Amino acid sequence: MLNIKAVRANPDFYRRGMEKRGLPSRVIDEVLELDARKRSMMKEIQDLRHVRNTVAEKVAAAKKRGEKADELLAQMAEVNRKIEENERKLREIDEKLLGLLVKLPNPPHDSVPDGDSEEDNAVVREWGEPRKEDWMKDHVDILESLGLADLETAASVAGARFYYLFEDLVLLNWALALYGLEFLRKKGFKLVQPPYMLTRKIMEGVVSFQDFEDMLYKVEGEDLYLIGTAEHPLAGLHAGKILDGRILPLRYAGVSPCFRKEAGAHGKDTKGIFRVHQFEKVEQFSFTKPSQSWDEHEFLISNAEEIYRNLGLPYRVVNICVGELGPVAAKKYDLEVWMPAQRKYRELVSCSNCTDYQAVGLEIRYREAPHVEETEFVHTLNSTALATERTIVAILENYQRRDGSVEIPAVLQPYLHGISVLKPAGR
RNA sequence: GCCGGGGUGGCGGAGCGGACAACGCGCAGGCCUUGAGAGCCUGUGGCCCUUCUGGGCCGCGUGGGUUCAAAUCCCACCCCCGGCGCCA
Repeated sequence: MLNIKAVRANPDFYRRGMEKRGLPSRVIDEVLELDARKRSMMKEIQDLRHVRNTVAEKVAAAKKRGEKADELLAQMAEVNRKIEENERKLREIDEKLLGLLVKLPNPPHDSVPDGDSEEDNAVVREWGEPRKEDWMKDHVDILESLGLADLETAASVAGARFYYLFEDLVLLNWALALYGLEFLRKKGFKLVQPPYMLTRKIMEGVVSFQDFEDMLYKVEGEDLYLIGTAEHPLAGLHAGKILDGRILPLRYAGVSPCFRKEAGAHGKDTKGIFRVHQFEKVEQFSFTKPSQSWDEHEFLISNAEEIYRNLGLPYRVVNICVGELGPVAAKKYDLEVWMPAQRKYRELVSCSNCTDYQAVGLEIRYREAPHVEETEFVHTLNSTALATERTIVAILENYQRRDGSVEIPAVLQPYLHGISVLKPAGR
């Protein structure tokens, strides 16, 4: 959610941000007005509580002397009534204010392109030679001829967008995860196996309101949601803590299954394993000082690029336009890999700087050094390192040969115990 | 899931209806020292108001309740430890 102190300190920055998002800048003035009312009400309540405390002390003193304190008690009743009334008013104001702060989006970075569709995304970099031979098949056909997956049975036991993988594809999937973890470990990231379910309180700090409906699975009868990505539990790792600024940036590499409803994606990528309800992913997550986060954003996307170069998959990096940018991120790069059969670049990596938006909701702060008085919210960033099932799709399509076999990228072979080629069933 | 014990600052640990949440460790600053250490002094949860100096409120797992007054009493929930049960 929005950082109220920052809004107060720099309202024009937030007015501009809302306008870039297509919202009227007056929403910020509503926020400021509610904030002012809230604080003056708090002051009033605090003053009344001060009266209560001093009168209570007098009552104690009187009782100790064995005197009656009827007048004091009557005064106390009146003060308490007034406090209760004001507390009710404060709750009302606070709910309105919080409702706005949670609903309003993170102001986008100046470099975020305007526009509201995919065509408005700005291509930042391209790498590799896209293959465009006419004979190339899509991953669904390749999976079928390899005989290493069963999508039909998965649909009958679990529904659409599920899959069974078999044999070499199982190994390939874990090889990708292991390769991603090893890559990040060498870069100094701390490896994390996180919880796969989180409470509502944590989820509220991490995702937008809309995600609860469109993305997250709720566990029936429990205050728990299945994670949509390791980003969610990693963000919660330091919830409620004040970090020592000297240890920032803090970098984590999480690996986990990811569960997504994909509501609102009807008709898109209905076949195959590109868009599914459940997949594995290695995720980068950083906690930084505000002054570090834009460099960190470039660092995270550069790691993802290095991974896809090492895998030999042609890609481009795009700067996502404001209309496609979720409310939580201030800027987002996607890394899109070339898919020969579709003749399109498709998203495999998403790399976001959420600035202080998640940190405010989760109350993750830092101070420059121990015993420095001021605290400030950290910035959080997340980026895919390697989404394994989507990467399998990319490998199948880009590494396919005329005879129907599929070569395995060299960097994965140390994890595959001698498997270097996938061959069509019965050959 | 059941029975018992417990959740207090970064950590250990007192207070168990009314006076500053004692004391210790750790950490930071200062004095001392050629330097380090020891020793001594000071500080070390959050928020609000006002300013640069103070004042106030909140805070003892979370949320309610009782009371003039709750860390302290009552209720519900969460978590931790031990035992029993179940279990990959």
